Amino acid sequence: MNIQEEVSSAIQQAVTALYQHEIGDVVLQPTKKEFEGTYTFVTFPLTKTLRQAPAQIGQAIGAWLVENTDVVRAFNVVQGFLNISIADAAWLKVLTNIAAKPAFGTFPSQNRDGKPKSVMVEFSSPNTNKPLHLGHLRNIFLGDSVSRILTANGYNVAKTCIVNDRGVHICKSMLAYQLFGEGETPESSGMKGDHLIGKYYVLFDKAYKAQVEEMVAAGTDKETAEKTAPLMQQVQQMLRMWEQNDPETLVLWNKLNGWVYAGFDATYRTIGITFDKIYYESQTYLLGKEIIEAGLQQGIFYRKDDNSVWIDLTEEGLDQKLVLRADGTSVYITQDLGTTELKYEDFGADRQIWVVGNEQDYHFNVLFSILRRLGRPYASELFHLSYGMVDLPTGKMMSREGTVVDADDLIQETIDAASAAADDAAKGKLDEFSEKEKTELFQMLGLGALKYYLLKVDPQKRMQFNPAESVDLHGNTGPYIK
RNA sequence: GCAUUCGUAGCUCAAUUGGAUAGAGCACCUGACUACGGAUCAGGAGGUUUGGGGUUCGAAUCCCUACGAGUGCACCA
Repeated sequence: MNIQEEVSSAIQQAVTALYQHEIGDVVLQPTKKEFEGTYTFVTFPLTKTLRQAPAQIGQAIGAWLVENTDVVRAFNVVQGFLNISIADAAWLKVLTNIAAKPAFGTFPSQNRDGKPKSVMVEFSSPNTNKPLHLGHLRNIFLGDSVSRILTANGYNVAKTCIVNDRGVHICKSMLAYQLFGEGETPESSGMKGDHLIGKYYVLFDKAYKAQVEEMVAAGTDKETAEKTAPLMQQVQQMLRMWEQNDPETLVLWNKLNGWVYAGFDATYRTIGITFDKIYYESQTYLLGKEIIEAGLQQGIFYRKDDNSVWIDLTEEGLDQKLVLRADGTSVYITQDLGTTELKYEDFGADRQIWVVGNEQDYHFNVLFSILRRLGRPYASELFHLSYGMVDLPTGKMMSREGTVVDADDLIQETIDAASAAADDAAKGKLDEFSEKEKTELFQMLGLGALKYYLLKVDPQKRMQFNPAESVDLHGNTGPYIK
């Protein structure tokens, strides 16, 4: 029993002894620093049942505690707050206990059948058509942090990442590379693979917009122009080829994605992030259909006349939701149902956490509701760690307007700023360090600053990113606190 | 329109989840140091917690309402 529990039960005994009254659980809170004491017991709630003024109750209980226990040394009462000071002997006991436990601060693996509880945390989840940006960094640091916290709390944590490596957006980069690439490679261009592909994604968008504008100028209305522009048709064609496993398309797809992965890996390495398992959507996007079939049999889903399959979630305050198209193909939610099941099977994960932006709040509500309806054993242990977008002082980040803050650039800038500031502050004291040691030091300082800056705001809220402040070494920043 | 998240000092954020006098940093003001309109140190000012109602011993926190901002409401992912 720890001190807090001892005091709590002592208070219960005190109330019984003094007032012949049984009270429920006693909640203690740490005493505010401007008052004497360690723990505080609030007596206001007792005034009704005990029919006495709050301060009086405090006095009575406090006196009883000093008299009858050896944990409590002294007390004082301010209105309805009973501040309790703990005896030195009791602290001594706590300290010796801590000293005897080498793993103090971490909790032992806990669980029902002796095995540690396992939890899966999914984060980062990038697309393979452009490099990581500031938003990803908030996501990644959040995911990494909860993983560490859970590990310290005795969970067996599996960090996963699901890569969105297929679809129209990927085909856009692929097509642009095919048309304008002229065999350029990361080596020949000296660019990181993910940045190189990002360049072609932007190039596609430019060429496509120009084409649409041209058509509009020639008299086509905007909507049809967007749909029928030759470049868009070529992209659709490429997607069909990919789905039919066309060898040539797959070779290109593999080559470009490979460059992007190499780029991502470099970034992850710099910031010290690793994953236990990476899922690829190209391998999971067909999952989930069996679950729908099974659910149909149980009457959880229903089929409309046009053969599409739906679920009615109006009881949960949500809408009717399509889970299978009329042609039998799956949608986003179908795929997520399948992937969740797959992750459960792969890791036996009792719990799953998704670190995903708050624009997907509704999607996860629906996903969890469906899994509950299906009676999946893990359905009550799913959590969407939702976080707000990151704004710049100039406004929102927009990839179209080119106002995104690139992750690699940002990391480099932060490290540079750290090195400049550290050099300045140390005034030559760093000379005794080797170049390698210095680089490591600056990297540590810079990344620490960046992490702290992105994590100090409540995840739920939108936050504003101020480049100058993020690399500042004073004030409420990582380096200063260190 | 419906759903959902949010609104705290001039700015960016806290507040141990319903507790005591709502706290930090930046910016600002005063003083010290001084070859500086810089750096550092000491101090100060700054608030009807968006407005209004309610719940209770007690509300920034819970409920209702108005206003303001973000996001979502695809047979895209």
